[in-house]
Amino acid sequence: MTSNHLQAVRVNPNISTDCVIFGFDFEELKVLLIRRESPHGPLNGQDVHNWALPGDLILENESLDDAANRVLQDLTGLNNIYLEQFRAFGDPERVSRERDRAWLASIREHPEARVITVAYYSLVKLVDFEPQPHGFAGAVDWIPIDEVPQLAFDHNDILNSALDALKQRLRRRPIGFELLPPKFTLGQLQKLYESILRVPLDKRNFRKKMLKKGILVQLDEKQRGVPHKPAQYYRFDQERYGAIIDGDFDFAPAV
Amino acid sequence: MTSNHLQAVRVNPNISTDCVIFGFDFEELKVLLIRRESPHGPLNGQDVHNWALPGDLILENESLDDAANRVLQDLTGLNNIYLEQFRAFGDPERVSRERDRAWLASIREHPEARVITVAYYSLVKLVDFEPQPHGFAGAVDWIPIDEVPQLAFDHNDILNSALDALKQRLRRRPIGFELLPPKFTLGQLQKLYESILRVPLDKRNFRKKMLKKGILVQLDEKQRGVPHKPAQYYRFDQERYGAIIDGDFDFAPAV
DNA sequence: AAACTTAGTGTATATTTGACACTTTGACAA
DNA sequence: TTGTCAAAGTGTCAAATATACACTAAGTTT
Repeated sequence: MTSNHLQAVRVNPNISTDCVIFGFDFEELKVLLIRRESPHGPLNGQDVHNWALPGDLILENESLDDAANRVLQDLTGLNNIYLEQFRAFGDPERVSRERDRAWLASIREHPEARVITVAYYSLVKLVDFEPQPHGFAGAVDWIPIDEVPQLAFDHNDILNSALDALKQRLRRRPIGFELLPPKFTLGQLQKLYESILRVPLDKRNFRKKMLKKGILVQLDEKQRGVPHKPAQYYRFDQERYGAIIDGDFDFAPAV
Repeated sequence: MTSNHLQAVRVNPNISTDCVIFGFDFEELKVLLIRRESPHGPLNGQDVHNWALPGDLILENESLDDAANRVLQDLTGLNNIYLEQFRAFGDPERVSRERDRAWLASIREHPEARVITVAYYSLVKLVDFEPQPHGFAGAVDWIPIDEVPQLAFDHNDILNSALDALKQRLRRRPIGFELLPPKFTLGQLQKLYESILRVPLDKRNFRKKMLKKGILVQLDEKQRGVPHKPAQYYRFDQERYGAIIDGDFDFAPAV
């Protein structure tokens, strides 16, 4: 009871959250990484091993969802992002590799503790967010998916797993309007799908299908200043989208 | 280091696993529940509140997957079941409801500790398993999905979430042969799908689709002794099934 | 022998998918 | 001003898939 109060702002040494934040700039898919730094400055040694997903221990009195949001904000400054939990990772050895030890020793009260992590992902319009390093993040950067180096702990596994989850979600339901700028072109939307699914899609078929869903509204505005035929802008129809999501939208035929 | 060894068989007071085991007896979908019991005998008071999913704290040195399997075996005797992790539950208050306290106090070293749980589900052919109560499980029973009472902690939420996960999996890929008896009829298979998806399916269409997948092999055997036309038995074609699973079987068309 | 119960079967229609190539529009350079 | 470049935008046809739908067959029980 009393100890409960004392624990109110204490971390739980055994549980962390990690965030896989995908960003899309209409060119390629990127992921938000931080460079670890001890309180005494940059870690010496191979910089190449010091990239990680933003993540940290949870507090004793916060939910997993809250922890993920807090950690993300604490390390990168990003907030108000919808984070979706997709999996817990709990290999007993996941935080005990030699290359990760020095760092843990420099920031954790119990660096030897076993830690399981609950992983979240999100997809954001990259342009909205200028992440700023905070806390033990010496740097924060959007790294193209194809150029992700070896990461701390089991973070490469977590990233791959997040990519799978994102793909599956994209196939189940249209990416929500919350993930795209207020206006966008069908070409941009298609690129988004292609970047995530990693397959080329047929332009005509893609448009047909997308438009038929009835969740896109054509705006009275076109692209300007592009060195080619300017594209029509669209926006998501939030209401219709909600109706679809609530209903059994993606009743993929059984079997 | 040294303390690591001492911790080898110690539980982690903050992390548990819970198992949602679905069973199907060709009649209806059931779930495996245990009735909680303290070391000093049955809990007094309302029995109705003492049903729970099988679950317990993990050990310091075991993976989440291992923990789930061990816990399930320890409480019910079931083993060698493929368990699929689907979500972590981490509300800070999830184990602190009044009605759960007495029980925790009777079995836990740190009954006040905050606990997050990593939840798994599985689907088994009910007939194979005669669960036997062990440990703090005073009873173990298959309970029809529609008759599940109020459960301990947030276990009703976990169960509902597991049902969703199971539905989604069923829509993505055929239920593996590992989940059905060596031989079964198409009618039984259809009932399985209907129980899980909770929709009636058209017999002819269901058969057409299932057979076209090419993972069913017709056996030389029919039902015997049933008071109606006996049905043909089938079995899964394991090889073909593997090939399908490995490939991009369920490439649900994008969007 | 009749009644009962589930197994088993085919067709026609609508919908969805996927392949495929040319014209349009604006910016910019020559 | 004219030409070139780059992406936008557009329609058709064939194949596969989904869906709706009703009767006969084969055993068991009465």
